[in-house]
Amino acid sequence: FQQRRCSARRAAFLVESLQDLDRGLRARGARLHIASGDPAEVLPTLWSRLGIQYLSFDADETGEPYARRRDARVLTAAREAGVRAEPHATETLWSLEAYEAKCGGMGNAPGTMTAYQSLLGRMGKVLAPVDAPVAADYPSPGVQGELVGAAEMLVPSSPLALPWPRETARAEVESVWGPAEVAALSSRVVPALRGGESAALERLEAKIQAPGREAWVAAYDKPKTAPTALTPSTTALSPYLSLGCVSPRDMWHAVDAAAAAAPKSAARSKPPVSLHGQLMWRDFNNLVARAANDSVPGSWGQMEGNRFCRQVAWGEDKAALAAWAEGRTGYPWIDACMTQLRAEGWIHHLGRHAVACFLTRGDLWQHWEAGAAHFEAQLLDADYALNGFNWLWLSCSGFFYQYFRCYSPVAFQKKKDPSGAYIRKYLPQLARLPDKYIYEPWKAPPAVQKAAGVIIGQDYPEPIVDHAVVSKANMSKMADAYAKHKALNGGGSGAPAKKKQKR
DNA sequence: CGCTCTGTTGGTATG
DNA sequence: ACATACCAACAGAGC
Repeated sequence: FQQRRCSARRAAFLVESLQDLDRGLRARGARLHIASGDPAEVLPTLWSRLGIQYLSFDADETGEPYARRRDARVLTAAREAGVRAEPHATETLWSLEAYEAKCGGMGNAPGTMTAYQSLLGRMGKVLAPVDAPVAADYPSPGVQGELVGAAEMLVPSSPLALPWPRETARAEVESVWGPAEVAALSSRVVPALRGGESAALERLEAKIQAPGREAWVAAYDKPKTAPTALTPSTTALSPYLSLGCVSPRDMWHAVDAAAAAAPKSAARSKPPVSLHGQLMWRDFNNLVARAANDSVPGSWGQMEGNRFCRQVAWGEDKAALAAWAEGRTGYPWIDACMTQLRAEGWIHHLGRHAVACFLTRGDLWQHWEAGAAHFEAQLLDADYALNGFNWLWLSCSGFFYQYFRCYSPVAFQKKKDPSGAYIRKYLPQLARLPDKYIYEPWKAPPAVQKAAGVIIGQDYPEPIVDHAVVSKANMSKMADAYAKHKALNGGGSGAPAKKKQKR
């Protein structure tokens, strides 16, 4: 969690999660203490001060560069201090190490979802999570007693109270989270998602476990869920999974139980579109992130050196990138999605597809890394492995290659939500336009614009590009990039592959 | 090597 | 509302 790459909204979700964790610990006679600073310096100080001999920590198995370096330094310090240190894998259904052992090294790791599914099939039954600790599991008072009252170790009350990295200048911090951005947290559009385990378990109950949900769970078909719904049409459990507020194993077994209890007549979906499938995507994505970093350290999340990523000569247009990020493209569906992202930190999966395609191969031809950085900062469910994977997919840089299948910034959602209720909610300046023009306001005659109180080019932008024109042009750029890739990688012995000439 | 099949989620025109 | 053909034609797995 690095503040310079994290919106105030997302940080607020973290703070809520920490506060809830503290409440949960207090209910068991313990409490949460937060130490700030460089872990490799702060932890040894605490170990010697408090006589600590055991360190248990959450394993980062993807090889994300910051986490890898941090863990290596902390483990060295622990060895030197005689502290027994134990990492525990908790983010995935199975530890990535266990997958690696099963497939005989990361070189054999699955590169497709189908191959991953067969690997999972060989892993056995997904384990249940261990029980939550009870009061008796915590040391009493001793260690805790000495820390209680240390003001600098209290749980922060707001994003601005989070401890900053020491080298970060105050001016830099404020440019990311000025008082305005923090104040905006209580703005008109409020996310439905509150941080913390309590909220996670309530949501798990409401979406999966509650009586009456069985048939919905059994029939869940991700691509058919509505991207234009005014409240999430999916479970929206991803922010909780990404922060560890709920275990994927918990969700797995909740889905199992609900589907088993569904009536015989209920429709049954299967992976990868089912709810189990959604959890499987997470593990698959984590596995390929580890595989990329195993080949070239630090290559996941970027184009260079990434063995899963096509090299594409993306453009660099700061103005186009800013228009996209700030919801000023002139395409209401895109701008509404980007507005929801900034306001709530969440958008539907298919909305993410639409805006990611628009930024990269579809329309603006901007680098997917720039889009990924914006998503990482804004999304409550931002996740290193999943974010990287999905940007590769949507930009046709990896895992998905049918670049001639391009999302229209108008058509699909118009079919789903012909009156544009979703757009009217997030772009109130367009709210009085007739249905006919809500997805394409530039087509509205001047009199209609005037009557609706919105002049295109003045109150709302003209389209930043002509989708019909640029999407065609971009497809041929993708064809070029693919041809280059083939020439570089096609020959088994390093020789360029013969190009197939048609016509 | 060549072939077929599959791949979570396209758009447009036509019936 | 739904089904189908067509667009121009991807990669990866498996035989």
